[in-house]
Amino acid sequence: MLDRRFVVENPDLVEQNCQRRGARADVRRFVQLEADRKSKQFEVDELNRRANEVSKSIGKAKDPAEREARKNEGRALREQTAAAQAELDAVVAEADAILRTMPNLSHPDAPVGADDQSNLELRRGSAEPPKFDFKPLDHVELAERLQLIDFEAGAKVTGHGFYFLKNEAVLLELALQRYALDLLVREGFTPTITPDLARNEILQGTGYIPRGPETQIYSIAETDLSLVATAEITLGGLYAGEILDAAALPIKLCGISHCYRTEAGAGGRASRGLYRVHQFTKVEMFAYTLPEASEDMLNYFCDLECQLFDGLGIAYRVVDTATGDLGGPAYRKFDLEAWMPGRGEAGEYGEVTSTSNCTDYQARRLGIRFRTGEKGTAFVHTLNGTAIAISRALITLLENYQQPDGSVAVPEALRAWVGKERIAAPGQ
RNA sequence: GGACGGGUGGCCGAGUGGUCUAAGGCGGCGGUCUUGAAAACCGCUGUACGGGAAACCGUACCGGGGGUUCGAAUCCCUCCCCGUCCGCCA
Repeated sequence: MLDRRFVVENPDLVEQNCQRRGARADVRRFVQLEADRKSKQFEVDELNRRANEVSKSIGKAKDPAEREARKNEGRALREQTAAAQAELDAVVAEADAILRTMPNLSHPDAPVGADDQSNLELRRGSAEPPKFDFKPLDHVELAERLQLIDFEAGAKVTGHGFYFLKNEAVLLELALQRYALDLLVREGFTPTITPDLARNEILQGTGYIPRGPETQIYSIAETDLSLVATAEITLGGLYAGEILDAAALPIKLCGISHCYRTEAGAGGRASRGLYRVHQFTKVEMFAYTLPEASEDMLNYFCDLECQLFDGLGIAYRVVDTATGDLGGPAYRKFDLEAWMPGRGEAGEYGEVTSTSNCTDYQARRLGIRFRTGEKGTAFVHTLNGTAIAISRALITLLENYQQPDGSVAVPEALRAWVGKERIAAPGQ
């Protein structure tokens, strides 16, 4: 969330930012509520002070009648205090509710626009989209012919949007994990496998909304737990409430988790096959940095994502995400869109990774700070980035590496882990 | 899952209803002494919000939430976490 004082001091700027990002937040109301909060807090403090004085005088009083009189006085004061406190709580609750709807500020260079139509292409990868002298199949068809993914079984056992990976698809999943991890460990990331569930307060701290009609999150009945949508949630929660040693920053972590998404409201649009599923595995990068270091870290994350897809020989483009498409916590976001020959009429780019600089937006909510000199603390910056989202990476591999005979070549970079050069249909 | 014991400042740890404005120690900062350092000694040393030019003052915070009371770190309820033992289990 934003710094409440910053909002009060810069209402016009915040309002403009909300508008650019398509967020409806009543900034004026918030400013008014903050003023109310201040005066109400003063009132509560004053009542508490008087009540405390009375309580102390009772401890010293000897005369029983005097004590009784003072007790009554104290009781009356405490009742007034409770009433004022209730009013204060109501003001705070309303102000907080508005504050939570305010997205992070936006990087001045982020393209302004309502949706992904305004995304700005920054660069392309080293590989070219493949040229086929046959009609390429999409990954659903390929996976069926090669017996790699069983969507029908997933639907029967669990529901639409679930699937069984089988045979070489399993080897590809594990190979992709190892491939990503190899690079990240070389780059000094601490590898982790995180819980797949997290407390709702951690979800909220990272900017996810655990319950409600529009939630993308599966929650566990009769608990305060939810299935995570990404290891960003668990890695962000890792240091919640802690004060980090500035000398230890940046902290670079990568986490493997399963990711669960309800995809509420996504029905019908481009939801064929693996592109939009309710469960997938992801290797996620995460960093805690000093404020002045987060911009470089974002570029670094983006470079690593490019390295991974260049290494796989997949064509992609990098886009600077438009303000209206940023999501709440991101200050700036770069997406990698990889070439998917089976998507659309004659192939399309589809999002495969995403990296965001969330500045102090998550850290403020999660209470993650570092020491600044002798006294004082400041909030760290947090960043996240996809190393490999397995399901979408599988789409790109199957569709880009398909051969005229219906088999799929295994990219050089993965062969050691897959253990073969080519995935062929059974009996072929 | 059950029983018992715990959760207190950056860290360790005392504290069973009012002088807690949280003892004591460690660490940190400043000073005295010293050629310098160490040791010793003296002083300072939590966070947030509000008031004030400042010194300083007020309020809240002892795992989270709720309750009892004029008054709660302390008593009660509840949840979370840690430890020990038991049960179950890949």
